[in-house]
Amino acid sequence: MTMIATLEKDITPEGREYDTVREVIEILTEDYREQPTLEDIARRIGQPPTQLQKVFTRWAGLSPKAFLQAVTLDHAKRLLGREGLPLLETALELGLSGPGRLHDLFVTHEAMSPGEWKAKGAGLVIRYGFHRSPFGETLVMITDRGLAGLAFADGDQDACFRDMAERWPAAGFVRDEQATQPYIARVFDPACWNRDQPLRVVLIGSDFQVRVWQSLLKIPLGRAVTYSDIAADIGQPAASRAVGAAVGRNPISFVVPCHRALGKNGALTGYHWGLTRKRAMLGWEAAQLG
DNA sequence: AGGGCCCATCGCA
DNA sequence: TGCGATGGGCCCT
Repeated sequence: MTMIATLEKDITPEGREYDTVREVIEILTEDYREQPTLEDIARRIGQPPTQLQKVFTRWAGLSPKAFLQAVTLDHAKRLLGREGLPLLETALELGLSGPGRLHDLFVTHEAMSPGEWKAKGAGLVIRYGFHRSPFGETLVMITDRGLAGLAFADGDQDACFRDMAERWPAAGFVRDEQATQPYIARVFDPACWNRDQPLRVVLIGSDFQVRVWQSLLKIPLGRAVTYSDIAADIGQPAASRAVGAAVGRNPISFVVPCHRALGKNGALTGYHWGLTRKRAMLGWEAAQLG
C-alpha cells in the first residue's frame, strides 16, 4: 500500500507538472525560429526561470533547450533510420538485440477473437480508473486478460471515458482505482520495465487494426517508423492510409507506441490526444535513452 | 463518405 | 533546391 503511494509520488512529483511542460513544449515548437531563452519562456508562463528549469529538467531529464533539439524534424528523421534500409526490420533487429531495448517496456499481447470483437465487448468486464502520469491525467482500463485501454483526460474525465467506452459499447464498466493503480506505476516508471515480467495487454479491435497495433509493438524505444513501413510489415503495402486510420484508433496509448509512427518525411502528422503530447512522448523517450 | 497517407506536379522564392 | 498547395489513387470502417 505505502509502496504504491511512493511510486506514484516518484512518477509525478508535482500534480500539475505536465501542464507546465506542455506549455513549454508549445512555446518551443511554435517559436523555435526565434530561439526563445529560458527567461522568455518563463516570462510567458509566469514562473521564475529557475523553478521552470527545475520542473522541466526533472520531468524530461533534459533542459528545455536540449529537449527542443529532441523534437526537431531532423531528430524525427534520425529516429526513422538511414534512408534505403528496410526501416521496420532494422527497428525490429535493434529491438531484439540492441541497446535501444534495454530501457523499453516489455509487453505480451493477445487479441480478442473476431467473435468477441463483433460482440462489441458483450460479456466483458472492464475496470477503469484515473491516475496522474508524466503526460497528464490518465484513464486506465483493464480486463482480466490485461491492459485494454489507456487515454488522456485533459481536464474532462467524462469525455475521456466516453471516447474509450464507446469503442466497446456492450462491455460492463466498473470504476476501480485500486485495480488500475498498479498498471500506471508499471507503465510510466522505467525502473519497473523489465524482460522477466512483461506487461500483459489485450488488443480489442478489428482484424486489420490488431495487425497494425501488433506491428507498432515491434518498434523499440528510440526508433520510429512511417505509416507505409507498417503497411509493408503487415503485408499490405498499399494500405498506408488505412494504417493511419488504424493507428489513430489505438486504444492503448503510449504502451502501444502509436507516437512512434511518423509521416514519410519525418513530420509528426497527427495524434489522437494532441500533437503536443506526441512531441512530449518522443522527447521524454529521447531522454530515457540519454 | 471520409480519414494521423503517399506520390507526382506546379508555382514560387 | 526547398517550401506549400493541389489532385488523384489507395484501402479500411
